[in-house]
Amino acid sequence: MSSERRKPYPFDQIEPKWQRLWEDRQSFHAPNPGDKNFDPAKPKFYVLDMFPYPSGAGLHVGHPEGYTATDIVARYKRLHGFNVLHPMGWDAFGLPAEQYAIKTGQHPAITTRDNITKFKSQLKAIGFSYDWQREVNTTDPRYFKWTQWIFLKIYNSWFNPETNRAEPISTYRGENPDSVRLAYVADVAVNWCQDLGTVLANEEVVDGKSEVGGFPVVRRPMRQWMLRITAYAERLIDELDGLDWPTGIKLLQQNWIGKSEGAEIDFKIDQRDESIRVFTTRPDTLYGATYMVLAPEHPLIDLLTTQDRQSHVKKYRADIGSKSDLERTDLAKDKTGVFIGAYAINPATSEKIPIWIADYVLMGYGTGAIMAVPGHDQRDLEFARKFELPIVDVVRPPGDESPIGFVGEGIAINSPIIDGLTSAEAKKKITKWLEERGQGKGAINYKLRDWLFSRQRYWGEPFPIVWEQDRQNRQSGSDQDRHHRALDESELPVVPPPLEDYKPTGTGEPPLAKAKDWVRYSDKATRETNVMPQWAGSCWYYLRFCDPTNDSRFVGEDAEKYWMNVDLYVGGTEHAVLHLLYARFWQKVLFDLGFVTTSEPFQRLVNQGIILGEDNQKMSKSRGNIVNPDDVIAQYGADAFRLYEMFMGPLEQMKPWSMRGVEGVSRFLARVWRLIMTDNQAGEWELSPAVQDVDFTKAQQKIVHATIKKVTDDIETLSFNTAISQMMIFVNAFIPRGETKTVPLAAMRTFLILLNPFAPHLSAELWEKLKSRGDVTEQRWPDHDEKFLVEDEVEMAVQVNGKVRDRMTMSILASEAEVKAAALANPKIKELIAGKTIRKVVVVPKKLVNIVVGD
RNA sequence: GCCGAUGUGGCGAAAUGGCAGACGCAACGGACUUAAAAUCCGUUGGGCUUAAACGGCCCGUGCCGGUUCGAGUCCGGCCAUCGGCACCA
Repeated sequence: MSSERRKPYPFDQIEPKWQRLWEDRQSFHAPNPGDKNFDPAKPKFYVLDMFPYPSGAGLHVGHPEGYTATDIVARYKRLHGFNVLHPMGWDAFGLPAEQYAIKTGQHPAITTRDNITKFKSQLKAIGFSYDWQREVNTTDPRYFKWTQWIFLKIYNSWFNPETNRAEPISTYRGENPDSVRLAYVADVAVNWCQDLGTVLANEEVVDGKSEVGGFPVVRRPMRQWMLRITAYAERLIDELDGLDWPTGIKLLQQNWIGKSEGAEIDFKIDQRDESIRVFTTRPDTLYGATYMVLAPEHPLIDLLTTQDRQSHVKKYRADIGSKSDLERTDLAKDKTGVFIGAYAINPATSEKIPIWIADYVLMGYGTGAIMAVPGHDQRDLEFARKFELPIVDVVRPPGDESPIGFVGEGIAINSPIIDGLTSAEAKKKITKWLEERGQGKGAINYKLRDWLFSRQRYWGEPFPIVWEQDRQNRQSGSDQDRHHRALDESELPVVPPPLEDYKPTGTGEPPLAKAKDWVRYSDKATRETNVMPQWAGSCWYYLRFCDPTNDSRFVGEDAEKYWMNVDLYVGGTEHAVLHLLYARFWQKVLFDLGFVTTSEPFQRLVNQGIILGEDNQKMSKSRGNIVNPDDVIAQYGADAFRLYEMFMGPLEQMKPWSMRGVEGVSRFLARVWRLIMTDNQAGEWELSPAVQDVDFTKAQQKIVHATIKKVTDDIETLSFNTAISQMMIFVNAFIPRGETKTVPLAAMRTFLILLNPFAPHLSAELWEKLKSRGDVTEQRWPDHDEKFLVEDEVEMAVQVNGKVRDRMTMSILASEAEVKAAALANPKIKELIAGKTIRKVVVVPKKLVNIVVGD
């Protein structure tokens, strides 16, 4: 017995053949406006995948799930006469290549190049119809030149609150432009990860550990580049409205941005001139504010703490400071804090209330201080009970719940100015009252923080920034005496210097600082040595795809105008907040500055579900349940692989892999092959004599049109699994059996066009074997004709009290009365309803009759 | 704790409020074959009735209730699993 079993159909010959032909003919190249083959009469469709990080491990079966879905849509839209932009590229800056460099000394560019080669050959082996002329690579200087260019635009602009948009910094009339730039430098408490040797964005820290590697992260003040994404908080929420995104993802973004409406209220300090400003969403509970809490980092603490409390306060702050974020969240259950000795005056009650510090109040949100209302806030209540602070109820719940601890909205009580008002009314009235007295105002707060944009790494985009010594302080050389200056566009790209040692310095100084010659920009200026985070390149790659080789602009104006925005964007939920929020932010800045024509980049977004292992667990090396696409393709072919990925279940759902399932779709494809081909005595495949240019039977006609309709509708809604089911039904119906000895040629041709987006190689080969004109990829998608779907007769169910008791065949022309009469005349039904009163007869045309009877 | 998604045969799943389980997998039976593989045909939600077949009856979409002639689908309340956020004032 030969170890190599005969393939059910020769996919191992067909697939490479067509992949080569597509490559030679550049079948999927999309011309741009102005190019010689560009047809302006065609509508455009931009269908995009989230481009991968080319890791050394190669493709896993999760990648091609989304890629197959978009490829089906791309091929379908081309057959529908669209000019389709379907590109692929590499998000190639990142840690693995750098860590490999640290270990081996091999330059990350080499590792990256090798990995890309592997990924690309894997993608080609699946037969994706990408326009490879548009391939981009974020680590290519010709690409990141423009990433740096966009950074300069961000750096050189500010957000004008009057116009609610970004404008060139030259329109800013204030004293200090550096205080309003969208890219700025700040000494901030950052997430420092010692093991990675870098700082991380809030978004990259999970449970006090780094998202990559799971290393501990601590708070540490450092000088960093920030992007003022908070300026766009409002628009990032509002402009979600017009997008065709899953509501879950919209909610995730909204929650991340975290808009809260409320008021800022000033509390005067007793016996002093200072006051403390707090933010609250419940100004209506002001009468219940019985104490105040400041965050341990609050700047007024030193000033306000009384002599006798100094040591307690100092000790508490030291304790908090030594804890990592992880420890702090771990200890979150039990409230801690100390009294600082000072008192504030509640503006509503005029009573003295004590001021405490506690780490349950965060410096980073609101004003870093709160008015504590233990009666109606869970956290304040816990704290008040622990430290025996007074608790007052000022809201009456709608039911007969106890007011203390009630955190919902109700009716204001014990609050003279607003007694009897609903919480909503009370908020308005008390805010107005505070405004009149100059003690507060309505305010909106966001959870979103500015984006920490620098990393102490090697393998990233250098900043196009130099630091110059201030004239008056030439000698000192410390950061404080230097100022940043943008390089000129003509100096781009700024390419990272060659290094022998890629290791982080461990001190927080970036590795680029080791390249002394590179760092020295001129006698009086040195280069910025931080690099941009990995997200930078992916913030605008979808724009570059429109015009990837443009040397004079990040994207040509005509190309951008024609292709944008992305009609369909498919990728995993892991990018629901980070990438999608950052990219939307950059797009808005570029839009405001007039460089692009749309303010949102991705019109329709779809998340594919995770593919689990055969054991229903997440795929992982340790579980040993990883499925390698290469193996599947070698055994069953790319078309079967694609088809199975889509047949598993709904695209957006999490679902387990099954090799048996692959075998099932592989059998289906083999049946398609044998419907048209047959093997002769020499064991060679040849056109089956059953395929003949004959008329369809009525039943065949119907199934052809039902299949056109179903497949078309299902591709539009991305319900690929049911489209495939319908094609299986089609094939089962056309296999010659019994009376039928022929396979109608025209039906096969139509079917191959429908199958083409799913199984492009097989359909192309069979199309050719049928000696059809041109390539299957050059055909027009068929239209279905409703008239072939209607039947003369239809089987209707007859129900008695909702239970099916019999069926009958009726002409579709039968009137309701005729149907009703036929049902009542049915002998079985007659028997069942004998002696009972007919209360009602419901007729659903072409479906069923329901006879409702009683005693 | 808050927000969101999901819950249907042995398994992946289908079903504009109208005959639950299409299509596929697995299993079982059969044809072809010396045999196996491949292929083809058939059966397959559970239970009761029947010597058996046909037929007939009952139950069935996580649980409890509601709306409706009719509910997997709509409404209310619960339970479970998964995902996200989490001292955000």
